[in-house]
Amino acid sequence: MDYKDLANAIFPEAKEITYYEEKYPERNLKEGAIVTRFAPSPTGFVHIGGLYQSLIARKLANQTEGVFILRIEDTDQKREVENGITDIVQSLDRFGIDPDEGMISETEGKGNYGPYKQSMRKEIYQSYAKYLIEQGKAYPCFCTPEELEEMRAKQEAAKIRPGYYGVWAKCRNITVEEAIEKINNGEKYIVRFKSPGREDRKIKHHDIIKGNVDFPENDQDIVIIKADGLPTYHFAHAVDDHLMRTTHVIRGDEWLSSVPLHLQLFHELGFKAPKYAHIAPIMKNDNGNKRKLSKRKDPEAAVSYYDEMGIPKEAVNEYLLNIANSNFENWRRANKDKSIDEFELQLNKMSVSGALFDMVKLLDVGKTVISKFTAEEVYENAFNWAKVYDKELEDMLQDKKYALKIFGIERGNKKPRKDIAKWSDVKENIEYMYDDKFLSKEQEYPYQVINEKEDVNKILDLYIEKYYDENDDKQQWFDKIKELAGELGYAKEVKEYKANPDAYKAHVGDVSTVLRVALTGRTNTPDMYEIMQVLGKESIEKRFEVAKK
RNA sequence: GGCCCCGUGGUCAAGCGGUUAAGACAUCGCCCUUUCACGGCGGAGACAUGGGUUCGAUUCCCGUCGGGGUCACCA
Repeated sequence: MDYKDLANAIFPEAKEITYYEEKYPERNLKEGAIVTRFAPSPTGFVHIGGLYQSLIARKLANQTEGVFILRIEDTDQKREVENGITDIVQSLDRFGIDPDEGMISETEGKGNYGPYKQSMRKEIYQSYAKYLIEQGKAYPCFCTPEELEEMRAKQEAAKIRPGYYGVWAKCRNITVEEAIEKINNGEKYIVRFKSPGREDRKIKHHDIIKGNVDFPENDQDIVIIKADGLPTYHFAHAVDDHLMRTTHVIRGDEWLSSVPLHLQLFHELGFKAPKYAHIAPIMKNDNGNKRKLSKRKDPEAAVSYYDEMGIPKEAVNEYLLNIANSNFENWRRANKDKSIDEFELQLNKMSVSGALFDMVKLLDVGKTVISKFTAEEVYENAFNWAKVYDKELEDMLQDKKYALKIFGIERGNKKPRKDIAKWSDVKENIEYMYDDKFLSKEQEYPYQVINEKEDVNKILDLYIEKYYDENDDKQQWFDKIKELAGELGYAKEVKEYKANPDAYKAHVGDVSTVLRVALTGRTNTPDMYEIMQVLGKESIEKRFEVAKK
């Protein structure tokens, strides 16, 4: 009896690997094309780090006319979550990331290198596991979890390196006969890789991001097929990325230390290894310590958070690109109106260590992004956001014509306003422009300098009676406020007032503050001329009447 | 603890043997003929630390300290 018999005893049905090698041939792509993938587990919400990785992978594939695959790694059924795949697909879509191949729903995929869900590839893994067993490069292991735990305890007590390797790899030397007998007796087993490595030897690895890294060789006989017949991550990674003809593995740097194992697996399987790029995670400052953005503790770890806050996807993408390649900022300044698709991302320029997530900067990017939107775009985005997250704002925006006027204030010129960073800012920003909201609320009227009721009312009355004309252009409007100030004994110019403060009660700026506050209830607003244009005469008069009481 | 990676202003970061050590966000001041925002100009603010190597180290080497990752029938 030999390894072949053993292999047949374990996987009697498995196909020859040549079947799969032929079914998934080398891809016919242009020189330098990058085939890469995002390979999440459907264990709940999509992490911002996952979006970051996909964004990078998607761009790289685009730039090289390659392929971007969405592969679902669902080999741990315990951790699976309902609608996990749908959530991933939709999250990526919401940020404009569209895979060329991969899963498109819980059960369906697109592309010729599928299935793209690991639980659907069970027999493929088994074929390759069988292939390894036939060659004596893998073997069944009958150790129980309890035995393994016991072994680990011994190793720890003796302060030696834990794991299943060398003399500790008990099942490694079981004879074929014995193994087959145990199998026939119904003993439970899993399949382990027989590592040819030695811990005292080093391997050299060049990572596209991390650079040259030396590791001890792997000598652990890791599990490749679990008790449920599904592969472990490591084995699935080797088989899938070989069969999907992945050229570049872009993944989180928590995988860096597995590289020796993975390289060994590729080698023993007879596969050409892909290039690796290990991305540093996005971190958060937690009491002076850096730590990865955590699903449990940090709401901003979930991509859904950005939807809820109404941070535009363009802002999130730009911010992420900014972390990925710091020269993005310079490029953006030089190419203000170009799409981020035109920016050429370079993997080898990515930072080796993790960046702290900076919400303030993200919001700044958001302001800039939104400032470039047209009033129509602002309206559509805000309205769509409101439909899901803010009923009151949704109602306000029903009158599209009026909303468009508001969003048009100081927009579309060379120096557009930057006061909206996210859609959830909108309500607070425009609320006072609605008579029903503004007039139904008790206002504070912080008039600043000119505070006497009598003075205030005099300004408001005189302005309406004598000066206000809704057909005035901005210059006329401006001049009239000066006239108003002059007539009531205020300085017509601020400089004049500053030069001779005792001659006047206050200056034109203070007068216009009175108008502004009476009109809006606040001291800080966008351009008052435009506000008055939008409000219209009727509303202005109503507001003044209320303010005078 | 073993192994691996990293350490430039508050944050993201250029620079990689000789620089007045870029830039962005944040912060402060001034200007933008009346607010605020935008914009412009300017200010403050950094090479973790100790040893080497060198004519010269932020850049190279070693140690220390600090941070991160990883050591599962999880990915």
